[in-house]
Amino acid sequence: MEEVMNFMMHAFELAKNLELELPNMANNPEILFSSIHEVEKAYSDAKERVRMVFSSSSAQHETTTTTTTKGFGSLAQILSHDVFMQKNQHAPMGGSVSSMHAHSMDQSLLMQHSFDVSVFLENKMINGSGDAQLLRSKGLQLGEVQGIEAPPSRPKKRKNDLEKRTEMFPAPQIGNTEMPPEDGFTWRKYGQKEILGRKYPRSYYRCTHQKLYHCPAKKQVQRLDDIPNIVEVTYRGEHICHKSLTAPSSYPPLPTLLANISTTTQTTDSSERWPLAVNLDLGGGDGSGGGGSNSRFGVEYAVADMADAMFNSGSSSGNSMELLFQSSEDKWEHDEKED
DNA sequence: ATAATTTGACCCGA
DNA sequence: TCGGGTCAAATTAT
Repeated sequence: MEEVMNFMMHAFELAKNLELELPNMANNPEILFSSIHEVEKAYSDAKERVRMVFSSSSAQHETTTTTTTKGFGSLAQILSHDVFMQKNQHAPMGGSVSSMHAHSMDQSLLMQHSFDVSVFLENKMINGSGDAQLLRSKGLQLGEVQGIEAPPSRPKKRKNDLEKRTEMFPAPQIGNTEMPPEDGFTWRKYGQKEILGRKYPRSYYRCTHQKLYHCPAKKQVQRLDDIPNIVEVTYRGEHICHKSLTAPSSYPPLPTLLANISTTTQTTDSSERWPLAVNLDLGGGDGSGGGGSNSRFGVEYAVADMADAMFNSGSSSGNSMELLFQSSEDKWEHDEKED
């Protein structure tokens, strides 16, 4: 339970930071978005932790997640609302975001809208009675969402018995390929398909560690027809593996990021570091240029990592998450060798 | 050599 | 039967 608290503290910190830095980032929707996303993920992680604790202590009904998520959802809603209200009060985003020039207004509106929508994690709404309808409209059945159980007869192939939620992300434009937005996990593409009535193909990803840890997490990435700069990411299943065994952690907390962005401090020790680079050229150029393919919102992950490290080290919470993760990571690495 | 991606085929639910 | 989701062999990248 202690680690849950750490996760919660982290989330609170992020939310607090976001609030504090709101005026500074009001004219930078991308970083703003990133920051909100960070908060969102922090709460999501905390939720996941709670669930793990809960499920390990007693195999009871999973409806607890509903409560947790509702709290998270409303917070995110509030955040997104406030944040975008704030944004609208300020001058529209700087002119450096060339990829958004034509639709800048539409997009920001859409981002606002989508973010609000995204907090309605579909699977969390099955509590009420009217939710079945919603689920059905989403192509899910109640039974499917309740839990993940092995199909009695056919162990093979799909069966969307996984939770499903959709989020919108600004799509980094690398040529005309869609770069799935980074979310701190590593994904492996296993399919792509043309979808009827959709202009762009849908890509299917699953957790890289699916095989090793039987991580059920999957996601679909679908570029929107009318606004290709936005991708709709549908997540299914929750990660049971540790975040980023090989990938960078989630977005840097913005204040930390801003604080560090000017200082090219080298990161502390780590077995895995990304090239230290800061790229503040937000979508500048015509996209396809030679950009860091992994950069998002104009900030390379090195910064994310750096910020992460700073955050952890600076955090007042006694045993940092690094400690928490250390052991499990080692364990996993160990397992990996055994496999 | 190993890992990731691509892509046509296959499976399953509606 | 059709469309979406997944598999898996071939291909490409690291």
